Amino acid sequence: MNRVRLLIFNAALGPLDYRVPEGMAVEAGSVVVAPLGPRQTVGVVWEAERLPTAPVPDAKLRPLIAVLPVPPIRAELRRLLEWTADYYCAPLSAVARMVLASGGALRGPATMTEYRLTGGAPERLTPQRRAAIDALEGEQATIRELAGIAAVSEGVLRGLVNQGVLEPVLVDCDRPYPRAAADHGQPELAPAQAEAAERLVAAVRERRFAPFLLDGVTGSGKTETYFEAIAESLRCARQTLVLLPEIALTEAFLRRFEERFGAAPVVWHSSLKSTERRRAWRAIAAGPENGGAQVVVGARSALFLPYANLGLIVVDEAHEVSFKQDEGVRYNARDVAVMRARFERIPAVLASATPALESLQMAEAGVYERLVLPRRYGGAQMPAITLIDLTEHKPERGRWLAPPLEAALRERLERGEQSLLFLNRRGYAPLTLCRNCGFRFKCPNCSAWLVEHRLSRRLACHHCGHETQPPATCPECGEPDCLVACGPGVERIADEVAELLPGARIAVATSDTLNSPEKAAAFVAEAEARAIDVIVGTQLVTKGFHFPELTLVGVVDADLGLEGGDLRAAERTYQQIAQVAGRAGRGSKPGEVLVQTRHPEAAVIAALAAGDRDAFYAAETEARRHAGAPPFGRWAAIIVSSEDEAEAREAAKRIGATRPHLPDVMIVGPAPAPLALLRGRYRHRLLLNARRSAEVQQVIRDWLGELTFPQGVRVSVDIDPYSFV
DNA sequence: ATGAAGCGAGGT
DNA sequence: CCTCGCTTCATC
Repeated sequence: MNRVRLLIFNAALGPLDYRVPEGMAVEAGSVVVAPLGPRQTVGVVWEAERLPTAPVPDAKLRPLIAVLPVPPIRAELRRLLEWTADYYCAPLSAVARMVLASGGALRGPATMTEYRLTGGAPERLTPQRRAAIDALEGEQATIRELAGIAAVSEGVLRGLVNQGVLEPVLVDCDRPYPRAAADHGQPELAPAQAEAAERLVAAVRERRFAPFLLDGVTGSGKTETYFEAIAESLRCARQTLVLLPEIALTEAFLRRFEERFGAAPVVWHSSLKSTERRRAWRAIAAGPENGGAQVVVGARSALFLPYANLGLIVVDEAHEVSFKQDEGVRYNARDVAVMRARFERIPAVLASATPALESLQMAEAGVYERLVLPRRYGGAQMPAITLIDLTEHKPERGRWLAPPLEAALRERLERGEQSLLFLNRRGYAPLTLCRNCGFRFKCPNCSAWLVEHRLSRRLACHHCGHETQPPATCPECGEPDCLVACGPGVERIADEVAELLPGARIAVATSDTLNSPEKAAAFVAEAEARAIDVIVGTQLVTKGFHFPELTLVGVVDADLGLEGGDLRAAERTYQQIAQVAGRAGRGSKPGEVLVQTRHPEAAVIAALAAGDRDAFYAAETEARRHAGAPPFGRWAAIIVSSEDEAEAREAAKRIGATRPHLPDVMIVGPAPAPLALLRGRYRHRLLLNARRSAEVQQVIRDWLGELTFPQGVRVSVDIDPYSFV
């Protein structure tokens, strides 16, 4: 009897055995359809000895229905999935689901029907039709996706199809991508770049596991350096994966890529339309030949795609916290990237100007090879950083820019140079309260204030997406004209600049204003054409952008990130400010950075001002060693949540009551999580701090494996947590 | 997860 | 005696 074990894409279900019918060819990794009770399910054939389960007699086995027409998941990827599930205490099925993230790619026709506007008008123009036609200008997608974009029902769009306002377009999902050429553009590399590139190229050519830390100051040309490794991977007819932290960044990156290689790479991120997703998935699985994917540029989820022949992984801005996924499978793409490289036996390049302490430590231990680019490209100088002590230079009441920063902005405007103000707070004001009764606007689903967004006239929760219109009167006491905005957001800073510098052209750059690739590209084009004088932005503008005319960077509040007691607060503050400072003076003119702070004596701030990276890392290393924090010890969090407050508290208490008592693991809690209510779920948390010798994952599995919880309770484990929220 | 089966409460 | 809503159970 031909029996196989399947991994089913359902966390609640263990592995199940099936019979392979006569004449069906399956192997480990095959993606198959199997009967499951009265339904059907997709599963992956797995090595039975690697997925233990209670034995089931032959007589109970049902036959597989079909093998799907996609290449089998390769053993290297299967091992990575197992490692990820193990390390992050996540169900293997949940990890494996990320591989098949494009359901449509698995079967069905190779063509799909999309729709676009014809330019015609409907017979009757209802408000919803009007809204749809306005929203869908230039869009082409399936009816379902268009309905999402236009925020109307699919029925409205079907009506427009019947009226000939929308026309069907048949799209071939498997049409080939344009070819990238290794030697399309000739790079000019500085000696340090050439030297580093040579090391990378050799590792690609030899096809061996080799983790690199490409450590270069901002503007030193890290991208051009690893482009040489990509060129070598192309020459070897292998695929390359480049992980980027933000979609907003890709636009600038894609342009540089195209200049160097003559064709755009395949992009992968969560907001791809289903046809694009399907096309990319199939091209990645098909391999680099015959119009398949050669280079994939993607967000962290691109890490688990079924590359046919991967030859190189690059993680750009590798220190970025957004590589840490904080929902579902809580993995760190930077670390999993290195593991994938290990299983595939290929090089991995972590590129950063401000590496994570963990990465530096790995380099010091000799595990990663460190390649240093100490100087800016083309002779540009690193900007000078000056602190503005806000206790000494007080801004006026209701203002946030101190006189020295104001003077510097004015000076740049007069000289026709650009300035950038950095404040990591979206919207106009983080808190709105009633002057009369003290009422504060709170999110109904989260323990968080509602943030006023004046540009879009709404109060919004940044955690769950809840939005309301700001009312004219206080909802508590009914008093009119009594609502006051407290504290600054980027929109408010932009208003302040507009008042200080009438006539200055100001752009607000946040995920609200640059929420599509088109808008991001338009912003970059405007900034480069010097049509903007002052950019006010959140962390979105701290990285990747290269504006030669930008000579002043102002950090509005350097202390903001240090509040909240997060374990990585100091490191993140250092990285953010060093990165945003790196936007200044990248062209021929020198840059200046002014940092507003109330704590000029704090170690992070002092190290920034002195431009002394080593001093910061040395101090941070000591602090981490003292606290038993990574990389010297390990942290893990257990988060218990439920829509019912008492249920969540009870479950957390029960976990706490059954805690193991081990010499090398300290367990604190349970306690309400910092965001005790998030998206309508009450959350309690336990924290584990372990010595490096401890088998944290095994401890947690043994501990939680014994317990069962009511229906509505979710228990999730976060290994190496970043967000302590 | 998710459909099927089992079961008590309430209606006809 | 039937239907509705809810819990429990099994899925190879």
